[in-house]
Amino acid sequence: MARKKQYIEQEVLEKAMSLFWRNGYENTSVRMLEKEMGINQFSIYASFGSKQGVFLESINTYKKKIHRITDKLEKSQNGVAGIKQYFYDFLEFSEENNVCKGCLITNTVNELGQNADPILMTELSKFANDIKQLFKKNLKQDSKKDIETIESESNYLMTSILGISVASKIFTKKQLEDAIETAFKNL
Amino acid sequence: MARKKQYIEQEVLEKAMSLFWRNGYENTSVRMLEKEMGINQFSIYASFGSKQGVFLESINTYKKKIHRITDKLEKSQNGVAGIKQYFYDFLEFSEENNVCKGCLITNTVNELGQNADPILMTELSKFANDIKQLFKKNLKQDSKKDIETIESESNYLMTSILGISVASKIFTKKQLEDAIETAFKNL
DNA sequence: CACAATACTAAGCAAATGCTTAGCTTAATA
DNA sequence: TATTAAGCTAAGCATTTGCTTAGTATTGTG
Repeated sequence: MARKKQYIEQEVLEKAMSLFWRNGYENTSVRMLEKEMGINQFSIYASFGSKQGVFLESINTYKKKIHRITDKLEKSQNGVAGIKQYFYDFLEFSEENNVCKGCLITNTVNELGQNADPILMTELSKFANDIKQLFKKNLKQDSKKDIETIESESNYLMTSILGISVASKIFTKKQLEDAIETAFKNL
Repeated sequence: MARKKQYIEQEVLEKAMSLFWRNGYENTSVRMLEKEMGINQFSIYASFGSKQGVFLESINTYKKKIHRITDKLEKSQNGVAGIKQYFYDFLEFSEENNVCKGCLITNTVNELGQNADPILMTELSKFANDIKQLFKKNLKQDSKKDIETIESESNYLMTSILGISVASKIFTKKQLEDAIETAFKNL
């Protein structure tokens, strides 16, 4: 009946995600998306409705992508060591062409803050909370930590990974490793 | 001979800084600056040359403002305790109308990343390095830490304060305090 | 008062933004 | 092969962007 799409949505989303990841939401224009995704604006709007629609799907694509390492954390049974490994995995994950792009979620929170629209914000908080739960899970595997310690330490780990995410954009590899090693000395 | 300016540059800069701090660089338009600063675009351009000019001066204004707490850190003689106090001071500092805006410098690094123009980037790195030096100074006051430990721990503290800065936008006060308390347990 | 030098107002510029539309191409079905 | 529903191209929309300019108001000096 009808003509076939000449692109695969998941494929062009990968490219959109990469662009948003590098430049942030506002600094990525629809024209830039056009070029990077390799399709016409019409197709972008036909498939995703709006620039924000592309972004929301990019977030989902990001989640799928990072699932590789969150899944590893989820399956890990070695407590704090598993979390530490996640920190290193994240560093490797956020690197592309020797340029660290941080974490798309963190970048977005930092860029849009409380101005972000609620749908998006809910999405972002949910992700952050999922990570926190994984941290808690692994903390529980360790020893004799009481429930309050686990809560405190998971909050600590969350700010630490946020810090690593931002720092990855400007610090050297050695500095980042310093930070991770020291961060885990007292857990 | 000539007419007098009807505004005080430092006063309008305070307002510009606050706007950039809340919204970031790209999300702040010259029209918004006009309204917030309470002066016409012409005056903005006459005084500061360009939007970027306003921003650069806003960064300087920020530095002066934060000097209140960096100065306290600089004068402190109590090692790690002084740094910890700086973390708490920073939290209070970044708050305005019960909304945490993080750190203007951190926000900017995170927003513009490697895309930022070199003049601005140099300015930002210099600030970051100054803070790191203050951390080092206080770490040296403590005990028997060797030079390598001091380097590692200062890198760790830098990522920690970055993390706190980002987290302050979304975490509760209690979570932030958890993070700080745990962060300093092993120093 | 008249001048000259600077400031202010407000209109306007080209370019970029997010989004839409008119007209054509494609492809599976009848 | 003709039909028709969907996709594609490219031009264009209103709005916003950073910045400028023409005209007017204000000031201290001669």
